[in-house]
Amino acid sequence: MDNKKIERISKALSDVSRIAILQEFKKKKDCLYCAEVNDLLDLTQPSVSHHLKLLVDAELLLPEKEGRNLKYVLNQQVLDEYIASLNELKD
Amino acid sequence: MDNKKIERISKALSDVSRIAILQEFKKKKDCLYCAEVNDLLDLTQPSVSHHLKLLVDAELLLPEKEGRNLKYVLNQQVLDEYIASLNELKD
DNA sequence: TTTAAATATTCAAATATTTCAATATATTAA
DNA sequence: TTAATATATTGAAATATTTGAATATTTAAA
Repeated sequence: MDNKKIERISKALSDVSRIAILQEFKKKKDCLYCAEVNDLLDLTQPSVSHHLKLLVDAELLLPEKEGRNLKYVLNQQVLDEYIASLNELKD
Repeated sequence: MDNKKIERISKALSDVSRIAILQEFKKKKDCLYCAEVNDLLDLTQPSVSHHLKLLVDAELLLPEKEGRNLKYVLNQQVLDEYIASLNELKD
């Protein structure tokens, strides 16, 4: 993973709202709906949409359209690659 | 590790200059001098000082005064704790 | 086809980050 | 003690991020 990608993922992870979104996947198993994220955070819908966009742009979340709803799944592969890059920092 | 700490470390990691600093530890073994970081980056000394401060504030780097020089070591424990927090995101 | 619901976009304001010039501080050398 | 070296701080400009109000788009329901 190149440094620009590490930077982008780190930026995606550097906000407590976005961290909370990612943590919600542990509770909700496999997938999370956009509407659930709106309920989870104490922010307006456009703000939540913005945060989700950053997570999708970083490829930490994979969006799946389901009618007029939007479902997200955690991209474990990208998360693993990011973690592997961090592990490489340790001699 | 609480979410504010995860946020702080993520922020510290979300800049290519700071990522480059951390990666330099692999080459330079165990420690890195402040002056070496100034040479490494194409930035002025105050900018480098600022980046190093963010890494120290996030506790990713531990500073050690050596006369009028400053030596940094990588805090592997904090890095491990951060990685462990990220691993927890995966179900 | 009109209406309602879910999500995205645009714009602007508030705040944060990055960078550098200038300067300050701390420590060693002369 | 004075001068030089290493690092930190301050202040300001440029840029980026966060947030919400207003509005647009997309899709399903009536």
